[in-house]
Amino acid sequence: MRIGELSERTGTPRRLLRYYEEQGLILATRAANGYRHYDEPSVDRVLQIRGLLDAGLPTRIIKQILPCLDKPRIIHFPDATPEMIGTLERERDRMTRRIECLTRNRDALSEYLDVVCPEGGPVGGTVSAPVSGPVG
Amino acid sequence: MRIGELSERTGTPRRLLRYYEEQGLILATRAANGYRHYDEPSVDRVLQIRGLLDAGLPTRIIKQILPCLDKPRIIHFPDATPEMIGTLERERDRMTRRIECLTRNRDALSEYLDVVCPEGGPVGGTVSAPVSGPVG
DNA sequence: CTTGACCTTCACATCAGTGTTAGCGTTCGA
DNA sequence: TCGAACGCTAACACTGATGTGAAGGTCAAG
Repeated sequence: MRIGELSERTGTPRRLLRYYEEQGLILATRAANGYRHYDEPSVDRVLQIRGLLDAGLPTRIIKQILPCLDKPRIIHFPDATPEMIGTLERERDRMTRRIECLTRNRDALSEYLDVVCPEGGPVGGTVSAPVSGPVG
Repeated sequence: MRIGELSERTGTPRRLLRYYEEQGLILATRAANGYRHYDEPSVDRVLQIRGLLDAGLPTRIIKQILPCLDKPRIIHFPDATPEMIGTLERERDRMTRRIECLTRNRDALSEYLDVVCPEGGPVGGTVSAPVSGPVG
């Protein structure tokens, strides 16, 4: 597919897709006319990149770990230097810490919401006055 | 404690602690001479902030959710407007998505590392040559 | 008085992302 | 065939956010 379709299917501005390519996050083959062509997995790949960026990973790291994440376990280790492995392990551990931190705080937030707004958010409904006084 | 001690105990540059205060993430009482004074929980609070920032949450959101995360379930809902609740719910869901994304990719990365480097990372040890040829 | 910790403020670095401009080629439908 | 929509490159600038550096001054203790 061309850039326009990828843009629509991923909800990502064309501009940004070119930017990701510039950053080495995605690849595109080129047609004779110079147009970028993307294969089907590119859709997931872009979404994956967006997710990781949103989770705080810098492009530099994403670029490094992306090749290790392909579904078919294609052998990537020929070019895996010890330093590279070390980097990946550190990033894996950092991701784990992130997950723990997020989970902890998400659960706390969730618990809070359960208290202030038990079951089925009435938020967005017709609320004329804040429940600030003594209720009931 | 003063800023220097908090800095040491959290591994956070003084400059950054002042920045967090400027952004409304932490509070400090002031001594007569203008020095900032922090209480004991500030240590955890700073670490929590660092963790959330690292996980991709912007300061603006952290500032909003932090008060809901205090261990003693102090009643915060007097000032909880419906919009605020909505924001918190959206952020909770976003955190969940982040967790899922991170977990998925962390597991894939982990699996990859298990393949290229099964059990007990020898990385960092004395590795004279990369294991690029057929092993065993 | 010197040293070190603290204060404020301005400026800067980095990074992701965006808008815009200018110039040009391609695709596709009316 | 014409024009709109789409694509390309390259560049420039700029936002918004996190994070730093350094200047210049204050405070407290040896």
